[in-house]
Amino acid sequence: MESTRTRIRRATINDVASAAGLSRGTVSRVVNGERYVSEDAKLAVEEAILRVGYVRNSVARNLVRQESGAIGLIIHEPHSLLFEDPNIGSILLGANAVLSAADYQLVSLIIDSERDSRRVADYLQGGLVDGAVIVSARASDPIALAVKNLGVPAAFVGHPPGIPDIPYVAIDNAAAAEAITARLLGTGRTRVAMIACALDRDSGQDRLAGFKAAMGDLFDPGLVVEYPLYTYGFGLEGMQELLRRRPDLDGVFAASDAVAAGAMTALQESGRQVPEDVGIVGFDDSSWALRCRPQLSTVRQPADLLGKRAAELVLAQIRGLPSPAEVLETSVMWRGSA
Amino acid sequence: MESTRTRIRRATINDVASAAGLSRGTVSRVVNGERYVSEDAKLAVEEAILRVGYVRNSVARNLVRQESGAIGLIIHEPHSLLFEDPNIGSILLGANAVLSAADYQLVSLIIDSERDSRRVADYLQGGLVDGAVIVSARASDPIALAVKNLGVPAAFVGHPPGIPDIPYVAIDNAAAAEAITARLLGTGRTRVAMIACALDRDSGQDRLAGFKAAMGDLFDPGLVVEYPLYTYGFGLEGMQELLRRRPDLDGVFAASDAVAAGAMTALQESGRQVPEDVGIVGFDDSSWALRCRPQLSTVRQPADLLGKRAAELVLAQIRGLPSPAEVLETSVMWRGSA
DNA sequence: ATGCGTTCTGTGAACGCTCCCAGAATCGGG
DNA sequence: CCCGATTCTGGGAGCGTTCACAGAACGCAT
Repeated sequence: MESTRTRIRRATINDVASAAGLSRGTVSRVVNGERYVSEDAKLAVEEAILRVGYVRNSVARNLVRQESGAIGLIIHEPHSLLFEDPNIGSILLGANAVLSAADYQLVSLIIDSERDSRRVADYLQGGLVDGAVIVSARASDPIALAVKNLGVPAAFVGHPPGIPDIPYVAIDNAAAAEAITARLLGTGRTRVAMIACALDRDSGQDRLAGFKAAMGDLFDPGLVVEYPLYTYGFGLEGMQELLRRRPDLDGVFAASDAVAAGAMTALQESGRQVPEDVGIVGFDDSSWALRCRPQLSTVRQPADLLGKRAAELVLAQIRGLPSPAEVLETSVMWRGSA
Repeated sequence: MESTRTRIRRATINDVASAAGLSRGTVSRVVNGERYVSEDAKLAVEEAILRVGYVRNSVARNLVRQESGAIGLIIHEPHSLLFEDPNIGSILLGANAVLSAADYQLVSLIIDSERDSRRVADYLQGGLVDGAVIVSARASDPIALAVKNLGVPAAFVGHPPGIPDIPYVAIDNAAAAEAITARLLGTGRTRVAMIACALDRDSGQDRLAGFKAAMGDLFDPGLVVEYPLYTYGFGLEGMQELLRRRPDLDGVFAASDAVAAGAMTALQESGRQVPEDVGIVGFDDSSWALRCRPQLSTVRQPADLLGKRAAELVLAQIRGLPSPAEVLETSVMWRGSA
């Protein structure tokens, strides 16, 4: 027998044309709202479209036009979507706002395995998108290579080292970390620890570097613990470990708000008062910050703006305009936790 | 002058063919790993591909094959992605796991405006995806109509009323809410309140209905407050309002874990002990639950499984197999908060 | 009548690929 | 040495559009 797949054949532009007693070209003009089609013809085509149930095949259209009207947004760290990191959501929404206004479709592609990585690279290279925003890339990312390879218009959110040429939009993690650590030291603390995370990413490295810079002579490697992800759980664990090592510490810089929230819980469970006994500061100014008691002093980073600007960089490239890298401003939000 | 867009022409299969001194057909066979191509030819083609820098144009391929190898995942409530609701992330990852294994590309489309809604509907109908998973749809959703219209294989996560015919995978919110409320009553409480949320969605309505059913004669409309979203903030606010109305209440069912976390903060700030003075239960068993002190008693819902099963339903339809709606099991996780 | 500009319509030629069929080359067995 | 089966290759047809061009129809001034 035949295949079991007997999907009903879709109506094409030709079906509409013969139903309306007109030609392909005229139907195409009506569908695309072009000039030079008579009122009679327009009505006849519209009636025929309804009658045969026509909807345009975008694949064929994209093939001849050599563009897709879609921009990919690649998320390399889907697990952070889940629990701790509200930044990705804001970036997504920011990018969507810009692209939607320019009538582009944002398509998000997540990479959760080696297999995904290859498939997404194919997707990007295959002409299915006109450009890409790449979030939380790692150094030597196969995606970055694929993008470079074919010259797909792209922009990074964040600034992975080792990939030149592709524009990015980022914040100065090191400077911001230095600023908030300095502010914490300004409250008179001298034994300040750090819970460092995600050292495989530029953001993690830079926040640690900024901390060291601010600490200067006070820096003590024994007061730094390292964890792979920016999570509440590692914040809790990290704080417990630090308290074991140095029960007399009087300040902590947590690499993100989620980490800070975990650390605060550990501190309070150990019977210490925040900020009286130990001052604590975070990073991101995410919804975590206002949720802590006391509320968290932290670095505000404009996550939605990161998404917006990255999208704008991609659109600029598509339009042949200059697309310079950009570093956005951060600020210290000083609240009750230190 | 000419257009400013002077994108470099991509190498096509024909370029490879002439570079290798072979035909289109042979190149295609090599690229797709088919049989009946000599070792010599294969080597020559592979060398030529490298030399001319060929990568396949998926748009052309999809046009002739009449399929895209992609499945859309539509998120109608992107803001919940941001802050409170970890479910969407789990659903996303679950769906991706299934689709990735079947070598389909998951593309997520978010709807954040009326404009988005139309564009996404076009995307789905235009042949750019072979099927769709639809998350958190509302009744009378234009997307649902578009999907039905063209018979795109699709599945809902959750069960919006008023849209028959399209399979779904859901949990029994009413039964689960009834079960956990009954359990809370079983600890000897008699003045139990509810913070109800998202009554414009089936999940919100059903959780409230389950609460009423469990309360029976004890149900008091004055002990229910209603809010639009499942958020920490509304939990805080709702609890404060309830304490104002009935300072002597001794139990609360919060419509989600995030809401419960907010409520717990309000309770503790009012000087009440949890669970001694007031028992509190939530819904979702998200990461919030373990983060509360005491840890939250809640309903465990298998969010990643929802995504997996929905993806499987879509694949089943594509393959012409039956795709029955499915209701997944939930269970009560009993911890310290009640 | 003739010419010219405008509006409208039809049609061939792509876009880059896969599918299919015809035919060439190769091989082993009678 | 021929024949049939098998392996391999080339190229026409077609997927559903858009685009460019040619020509028809029409009005209006010459």
